[in-house]
Amino acid sequence: MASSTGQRSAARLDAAVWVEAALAAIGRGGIAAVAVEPLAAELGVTKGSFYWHFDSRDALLSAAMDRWEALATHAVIAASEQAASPRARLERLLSIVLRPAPEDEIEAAILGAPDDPIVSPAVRRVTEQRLAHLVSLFRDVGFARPVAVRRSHTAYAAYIGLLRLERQEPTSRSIRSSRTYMDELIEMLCAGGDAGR
Amino acid sequence: MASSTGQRSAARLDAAVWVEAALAAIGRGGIAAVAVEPLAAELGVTKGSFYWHFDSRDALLSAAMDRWEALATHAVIAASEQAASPRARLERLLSIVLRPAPEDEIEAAILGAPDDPIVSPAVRRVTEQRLAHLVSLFRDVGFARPVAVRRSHTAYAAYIGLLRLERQEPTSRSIRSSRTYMDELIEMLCAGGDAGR
DNA sequence: CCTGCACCATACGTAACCGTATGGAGAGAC
DNA sequence: GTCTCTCCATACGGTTACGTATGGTGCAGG
Repeated sequence: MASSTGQRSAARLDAAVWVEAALAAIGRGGIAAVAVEPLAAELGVTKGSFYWHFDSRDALLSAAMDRWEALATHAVIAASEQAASPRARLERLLSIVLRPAPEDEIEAAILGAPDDPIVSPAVRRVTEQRLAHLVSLFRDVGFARPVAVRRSHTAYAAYIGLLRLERQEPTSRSIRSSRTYMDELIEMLCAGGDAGR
Repeated sequence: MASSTGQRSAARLDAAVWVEAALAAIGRGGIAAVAVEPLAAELGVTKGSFYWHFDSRDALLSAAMDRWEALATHAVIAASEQAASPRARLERLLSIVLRPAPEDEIEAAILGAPDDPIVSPAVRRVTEQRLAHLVSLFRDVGFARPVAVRRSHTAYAAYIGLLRLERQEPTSRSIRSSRTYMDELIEMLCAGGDAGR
């Protein structure tokens, strides 16, 4: 009757559990959902637990952003290192990243709140890393640096925009899942590159 | 000494003043900044004034979204009705809308919070109107409907993404102001259209 | 002049959340 | 078995915001 207090594990927690819960909460309700007392209730503990592992709510949010930053950059880099030609690597990266994924909810929530003083620096760093990586891929395909920079911005802007579109318009969801659309978009972004194909 | 109570006009207000203040607050601090007591302090009045004009905070937010919806759709439609050829209309719309504007702060904040139950329907309606308008323009240029739909989604996604990018990366700001970039982007989106040019 | 209404101030009660202080409860060292 | 250290519960005070109740002020109309 009084076995498990909460609805999850009644075992002891560590900081990583709180960070994971924070990221999940971000995916559901945005940055504002990173609140100590609701998260504690969800984990079946009280604030007493939280304030042993963290100094403040901001410390948790900060840790969650560090975790997201690590995941977000690793995934991108790893995805492109498994293709032969430069053009193939670029196309592979775009197709993987532009396709819907489960982490998109968290991604969208974080990218949608760049005004937050804690979220902002992490978003900035991730953006710069991703853009730099994109630029180097476009350069490898054969574009001059200024062109590569512009293509990268367009590609990343399209990614952000699609992330947002598919979360409000039902038709956008099917469009982004369509192979025709993705091929056309990738072709559009890579057009003019000499090598490959 | 006790002439003007607050820091703005000490005159009497009406609902429209509150709506404008709400939109301005959204531009500065996002949807969460639409809070009665801070807004009242900013306008130099107290909550007593607010709750005479509105039933609740949500009513104000709802009114602000209605106002934004009207502005957002009118501006887009008006911008494209002043060019001769279909292609020129499309290029004109894209160049106007993709270029930085003062209302971008509000736009970005609203588009960045599509999870809010009050914001969501307005964003959805605006998105659908804009996409429908884009599709008709792309069709006039000569694209078949499926192609026009895909181009429209890409164009609007790029708009949303650039709106977000320029607000975290300093270099993106200059890029979006660059004529070279805008021309390249518009050319990319219109490529393959037969008429015009 | 005074009456009524539009508009606003004041004061109160409530809720959600932050952060702190302090007292257990349980597992391993010995 | 007791001691200690880790982890957590309980209880409290503070802040910010929502919403309500009620009284006050100035201006228009009569």
